[in-house]
Amino acid sequence: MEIQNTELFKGISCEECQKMLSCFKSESRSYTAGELICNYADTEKYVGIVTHGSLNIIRTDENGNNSLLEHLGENGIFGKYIAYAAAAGDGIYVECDTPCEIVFIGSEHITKRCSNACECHSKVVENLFDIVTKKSVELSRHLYVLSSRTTRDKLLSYFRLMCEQYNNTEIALPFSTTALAEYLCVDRSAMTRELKKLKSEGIISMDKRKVTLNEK
Amino acid sequence: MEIQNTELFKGISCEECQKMLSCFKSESRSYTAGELICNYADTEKYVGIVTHGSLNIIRTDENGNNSLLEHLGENGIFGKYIAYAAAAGDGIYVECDTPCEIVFIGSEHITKRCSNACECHSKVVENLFDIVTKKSVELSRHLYVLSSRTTRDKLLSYFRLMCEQYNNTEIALPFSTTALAEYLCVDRSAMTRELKKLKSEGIISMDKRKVTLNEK
DNA sequence: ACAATACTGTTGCAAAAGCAACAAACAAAA
DNA sequence: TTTTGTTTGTTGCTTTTGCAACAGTATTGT
Repeated sequence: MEIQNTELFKGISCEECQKMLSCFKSESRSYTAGELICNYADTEKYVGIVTHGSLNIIRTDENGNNSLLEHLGENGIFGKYIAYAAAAGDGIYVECDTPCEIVFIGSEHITKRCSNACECHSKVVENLFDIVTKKSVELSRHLYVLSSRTTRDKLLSYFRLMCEQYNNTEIALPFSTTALAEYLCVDRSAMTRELKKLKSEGIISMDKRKVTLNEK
Repeated sequence: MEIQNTELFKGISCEECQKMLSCFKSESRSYTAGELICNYADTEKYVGIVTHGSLNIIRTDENGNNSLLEHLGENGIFGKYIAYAAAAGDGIYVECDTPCEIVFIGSEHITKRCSNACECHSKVVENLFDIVTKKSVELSRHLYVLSSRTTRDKLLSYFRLMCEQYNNTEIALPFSTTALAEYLCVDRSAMTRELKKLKSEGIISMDKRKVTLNEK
């Protein structure tokens, strides 16, 4: 995707866009599937914005359990300034999912207005507002799912949210069932057990990554 | 707090501030402890910003379990536009914690620039950016805590985050232990049991709502 | 000062979840 | 095409969690 077509630079002309990018001293980098983009602890001074592809933000706790904190697609944003600030000891990693391109911008450029003639700075802040708002909505959806006590209710909360979002009783999981277990922060085998129950009770149907909710 | 001293109107003069408030057709309301501020489902078209006191955002699931999704203090923001959009069926409520004052602003005023002479609109968007960013950080912290598999690890993750944030080994819980259980989305009795274990193992000490982490 | 309400601590029991380990299916790479 | 690695399904066993119920302690409002 061309940089001026990203949500971040929406409404800004091509020339102005280039001017800002150099003013911001931003850097763009590409990654291949599975590649480690960075350790979250290192994102102190910049934010990364996904202009292409997707990535995962993963926590590995002291017991070796992986949790999928976020799955960011195009226009997703990450960095300690935006989320997981002071996220204690254990490791949070940013990992490339599908081949992706990331624009890195020093966070000081976002907060402080630059001395150069960047009239469109406030337009960028407006765009960033939308991007961060979407992140906040996504985080709260995840939180909502995790607030369910049991694995069964986590699954149902997740499926219901997805169905509501796409206004359909059938949804396609955006990731593997292994990753789903990590997103729900539960044991994979226990989750599979629960999925089997839900299927046998006729509440859901599954075919590969297609899930149908048969409620109501 | 005077409205022009809130984070939302930071950097905007008193007169301009009043002009904007009427331009935004914003409304301010006060609530007493325990009072229901609104049902989250009703926040489709506006955002609420806490200018004084604190509130809780609570989910009650189909089994009657309460989860404390968020505890918002001054400059906290809520509304479907910002978080929990399409949060499925079950009830999310906004409830006054300590007596509070909320400014309600129609969300269309945030996204669209008004036709009136509100030059400081982009300043407000910049301020909102900071407010939403803080919310996003808070949500991700909560998510981080909930990503721990066991009650024990949830407690420890939470304590460690708090200690890191206040740069101290002793912290004061911002709410009751009952509310803590709801924040961690676990059973209160099971949590109490686990707290007892942590105390007997010497990992933590507790005195009322003061918790000391004795690690390392 | 009293009543009403909320919070805390406790326990036995049942249900759910986590763990470990393995086999089968699938996908990607050599 | 074979090999390698990842994903999925499964199951016994153990531990943790949730639930229900109750009593004692704070706290709040009248």
